[in-house]
Amino acid sequence: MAKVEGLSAIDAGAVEAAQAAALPEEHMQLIVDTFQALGDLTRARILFALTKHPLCVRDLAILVGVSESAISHQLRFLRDRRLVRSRREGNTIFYTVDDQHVAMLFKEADHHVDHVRRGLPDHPYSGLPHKD
Amino acid sequence: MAKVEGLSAIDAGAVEAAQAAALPEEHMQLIVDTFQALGDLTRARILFALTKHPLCVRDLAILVGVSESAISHQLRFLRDRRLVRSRREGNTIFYTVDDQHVAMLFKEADHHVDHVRRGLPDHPYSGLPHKD
DNA sequence: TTACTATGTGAGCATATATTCAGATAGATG
DNA sequence: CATCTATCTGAATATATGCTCACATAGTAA
Repeated sequence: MAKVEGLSAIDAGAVEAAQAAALPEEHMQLIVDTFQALGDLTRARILFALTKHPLCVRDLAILVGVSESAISHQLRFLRDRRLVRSRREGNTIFYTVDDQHVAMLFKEADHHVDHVRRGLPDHPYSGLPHKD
Repeated sequence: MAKVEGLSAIDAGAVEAAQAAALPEEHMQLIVDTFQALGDLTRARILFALTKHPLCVRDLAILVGVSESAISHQLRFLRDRRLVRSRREGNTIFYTVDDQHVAMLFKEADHHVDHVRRGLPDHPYSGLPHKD
């Protein structure tokens, strides 16, 4: 019975199959949260760097090119979602990413970007508007 | 020479190593764009379903539970970034995801979520605010 | 042609989000 | 103690974003 607000399905079987294959709401939300965390240039740079070696707030600010405050806000965001860990060393606090899945996500996205670039005439998304 | 706006590095060597390992701005931006596309519940549901079988706009609207217009807007977004393709069949248009990297990204994010959940006392992010 | 169906589009709105600013906190040092 | 350093935080702001609404377009069928 694939119906919602009066809309009736064109291929009801396909809709029911998709509904059956769908992930539980809460689980999908956590996955989306993960992607969202990676979907910001500042956070992505932070995470990518931290998958290679630990860095403190100050050095992340220099590396990424934004204020220490901005870095700190983003680190709290990432800490709350367990994407980074921190360890204190005297007065400075070092952040790390010890979850290998984060590095894997970068690698897969990298492959995707290459894949898209290869199939196409020109760079970015070969000039946005695209049919077919 | 790791300096930016008067800030001097705490561990200059680490900053320079990170700078050397960093991805080119434009490339990282495309990776971020990919994550951003996946970092929305509506788009994630669309993409996840389409990695399994083609669906038309109407059926996606029913499946995801939003208006056909909203689906259409998101499909344009995804089409422009080459994350979905469309093929016309009479009056209805079927969308697909033929890039296996998209499915891999979901799988990796899924693993990450499991990893986070396992290491922790309670569910979501065990109640956001978190140190260490 | 006209009518119908499926999808696409632009404008407007309401919410989300990333940064800055000013100040607070925690540890180190004199 | 006071001072400095590194980090953190809340409020405010400016921008980005997702949806709705009304209408446009493309194909089908009478």
